[in-house]
Amino acid sequence: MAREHIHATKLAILNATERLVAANGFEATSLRAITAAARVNLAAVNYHFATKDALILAMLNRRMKPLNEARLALLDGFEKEAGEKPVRIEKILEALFRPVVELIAQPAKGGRNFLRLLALCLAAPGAFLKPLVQQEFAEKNRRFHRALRRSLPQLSDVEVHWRLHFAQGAFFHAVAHSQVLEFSSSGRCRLTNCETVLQRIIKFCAAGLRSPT
Amino acid sequence: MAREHIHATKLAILNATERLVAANGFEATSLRAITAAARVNLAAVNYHFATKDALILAMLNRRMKPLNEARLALLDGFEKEAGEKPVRIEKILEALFRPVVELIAQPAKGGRNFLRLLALCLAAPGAFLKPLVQQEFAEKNRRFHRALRRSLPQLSDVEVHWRLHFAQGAFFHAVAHSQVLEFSSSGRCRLTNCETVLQRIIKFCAAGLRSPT
DNA sequence: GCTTGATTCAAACGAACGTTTGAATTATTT
DNA sequence: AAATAATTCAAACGTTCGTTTGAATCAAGC
Repeated sequence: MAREHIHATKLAILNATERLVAANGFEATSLRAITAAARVNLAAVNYHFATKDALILAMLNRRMKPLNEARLALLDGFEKEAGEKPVRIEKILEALFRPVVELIAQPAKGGRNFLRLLALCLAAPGAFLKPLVQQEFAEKNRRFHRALRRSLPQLSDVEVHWRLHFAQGAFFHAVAHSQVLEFSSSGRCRLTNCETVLQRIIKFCAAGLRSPT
Repeated sequence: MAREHIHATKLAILNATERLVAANGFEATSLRAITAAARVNLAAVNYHFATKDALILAMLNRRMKPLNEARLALLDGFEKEAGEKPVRIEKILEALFRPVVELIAQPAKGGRNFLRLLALCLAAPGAFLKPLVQQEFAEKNRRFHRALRRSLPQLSDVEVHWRLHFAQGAFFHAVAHSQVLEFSSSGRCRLTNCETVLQRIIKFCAAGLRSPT
């Protein structure tokens, strides 16, 4: 196999995994379903990834790490821009949300499938995923918590934690469970326009974050 | 078997199911694990509930229906109280959240296990659960949407849908994924005091709902 | 062209799963 | 007490699963 072809098999498996797991969940997606969708041999999974768990981890990490890097880079940029002054709440929220929201329009980067995978990581992580959730969700929150502390000095440490948690939840639910919204609004609300969604969620959360104690 | 004993077997199965599914998810929880935990015979599941899917549905419905009834009753009460005037946003949010938050202190009613089950229903419903999600999540949202429309006449129909969706997300995330918050706050924020959590989330969401367009 | 390494393949393994079955046991009704 | 109904039980079934295996094939290097 040419190097290009080696790459193709792994990529096909990763992409098929992403799509099927997003639709059905971790446990309910079998390797046989993945390999059939990827048009590769069943044993290719073990050859390239060793175990199913490792495959899922690889699938998640290939998106998760660059995504969080983008968020942190955006926040760093806004902080540098602000100089000595605290960053505006809206900017912090933008750093937190924009890289994720933009996935809506980027199927090549996981698109909405990845949004659903985020929800799965939170709701139904197997033991093998717990470390990733800690690392990519909880740890990264601390960075944003620190930034918010400077911008919301009137709030206690604990209060900022809680409000950041609420903001995260508002956001994750909005992007990962949009089918509920779509149904209850009889199709009037859809996850289609990144910028509109972003402005809406930022406005909602900024107001919540600023609400007096 | 006495009638009391009949009841005991079903109840033991339902309770064990609730606990194990909350911890491990729908697919990763086997009937053998459930029956072992419930100390009953494997075939008891099929005798009393027919199939695994039906068991899970029964387990969810036994909490979900009374919960939503409580929420709607609370909202009805607040509307009656308000007479001709629209209900205060905070009251609507209270109707939406209080019955769920109070589960924190009620292990006998599912407690925090049930909170996690809510997240599972959203993130990883199998096909057999889709109708329940539509019915108990999306449909019930319409009732609250109607109430909010009257209380927030300055907002468009679509905007209210979005904001209600955000509020729901902030809340579900807060109560169902509290382990993330606990970790990122190094144990300083915990889901312990119902009233405190409730006031916090209501304040956050009310501000978000009222934010100017 | 030969050797070595990488990759793919089909078959098989052992385990686990939800469901079914018919006998045994328990409870209720007559 | 006998008959009927309800419940429990252990074994079994057929299916599916992730993993392993050794042979076959392909690719790269000499």
